Amino acid sequence: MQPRRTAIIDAAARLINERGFSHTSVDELIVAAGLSGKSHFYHYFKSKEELGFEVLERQFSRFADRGLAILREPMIEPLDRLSLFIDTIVALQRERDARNGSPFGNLAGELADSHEGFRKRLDEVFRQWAGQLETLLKEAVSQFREGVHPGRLALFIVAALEGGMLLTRVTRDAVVMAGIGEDLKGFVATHLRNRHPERQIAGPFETEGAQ
Amino acid sequence: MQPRRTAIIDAAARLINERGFSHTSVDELIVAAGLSGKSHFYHYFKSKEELGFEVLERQFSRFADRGLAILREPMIEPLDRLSLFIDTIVALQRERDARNGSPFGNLAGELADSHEGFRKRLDEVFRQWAGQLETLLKEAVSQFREGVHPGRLALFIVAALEGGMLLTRVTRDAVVMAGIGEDLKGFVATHLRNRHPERQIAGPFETEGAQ
DNA sequence: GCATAATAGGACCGATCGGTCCTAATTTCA
DNA sequence: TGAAATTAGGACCGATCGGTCCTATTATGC
Repeated sequence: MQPRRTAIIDAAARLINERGFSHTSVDELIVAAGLSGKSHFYHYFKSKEELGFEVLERQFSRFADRGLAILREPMIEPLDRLSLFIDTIVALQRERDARNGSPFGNLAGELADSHEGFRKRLDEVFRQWAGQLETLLKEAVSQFREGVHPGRLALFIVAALEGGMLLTRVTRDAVVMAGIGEDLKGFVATHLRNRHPERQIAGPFETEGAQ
Repeated sequence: MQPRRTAIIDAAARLINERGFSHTSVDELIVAAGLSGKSHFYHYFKSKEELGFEVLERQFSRFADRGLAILREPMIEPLDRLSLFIDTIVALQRERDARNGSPFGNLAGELADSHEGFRKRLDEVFRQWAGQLETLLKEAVSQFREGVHPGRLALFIVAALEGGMLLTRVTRDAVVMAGIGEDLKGFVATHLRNRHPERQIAGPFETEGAQ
């Protein structure tokens, strides 16, 4: 992959994340990426749509390398990793001052019904995300009580996080995401064996009862 | 309110819900609403943007009258109402064959960062929604254990539902929403007093542990 | 040293868009 | 019965858009 092309995709990712794919013109992408003009842009990309797909790939690749990497940390207990992962997402929303939501959620919200190609790729992205969460939850299955389905729990976690980022973006209030992060940890904690809500047990998933 | 204007807004709501506000042209809105042409459209609305706001108001008004009305049913126990409310959302996703997501989530995802007017109104909409959930949860507070914050729990429920509708829309799988609905009920059930996950207790919030 | 790639900086195209303005017919209302 | 509202059915406008095509210079690689 040419480093210049990657730099262009990164610059485009930032702008598209901020304004949405349709509300970002090729001219604006050219300026953001420091290209000289249309020829330059179309030298690297067949079309705006192709860039859109590359942006999605790039964002997921970074998310997998950075965000989801926490889930694969062998030196940390599985549920501690999940807690850290949630903390990372909460911290990111705070860093961004509650703006821009989730790159995947944004694209999904904008294009899922009007662009089948994007919808399918986003479907895969979310399934891969949920799949990695499921893998982690399976590692912790001995800590779970009877009847916990890692796959279902994983989907719920993705939904809650995406919904949290959407609400945070609309309300412009990072505290919203912080609260949802805490509650989500509390939710996961309710799946543990021998858990008594009235007893305070130290650990990231033993919060003060979805407070 | 003129009945014809209302009918136009309803037709527009369906199309905008399906394609998104920006991907729906005034010409398409004219056809969908059975208007004769641009003059006709601009007779009723100052601009496309004005129609957009009316659509949002209309959708929230209907949601309040139908969806959220369940939460205010005096003859049903508070938590039973919540369960019914969740069931309604799950059923609606199934009815729509997992398409179109949430009208508010869709608009939020598309316009929250690019149209401050819509973002503000959507912020109010979500706060009103969460506020009504909070009111209901306060009615059930005697059933909750120590340390449950209705406001926070309400926000979490909204986030999980919105996230669930987004995921359902992207995956085109209504089972996704059904699972999230069940898990959400299970989660609310964990806030109850004297609840033992290993004991099966009849009731909408005593599911087989987030199965 | 030369061919190729990258960069430069657009003009221009057809298409689409929101909105204005037009003539005209029909319906409604007082 | 006549004025006003609604309906009819656009043409047209300026703006924006994605993309093609153009001349030209500079940088790179062999």
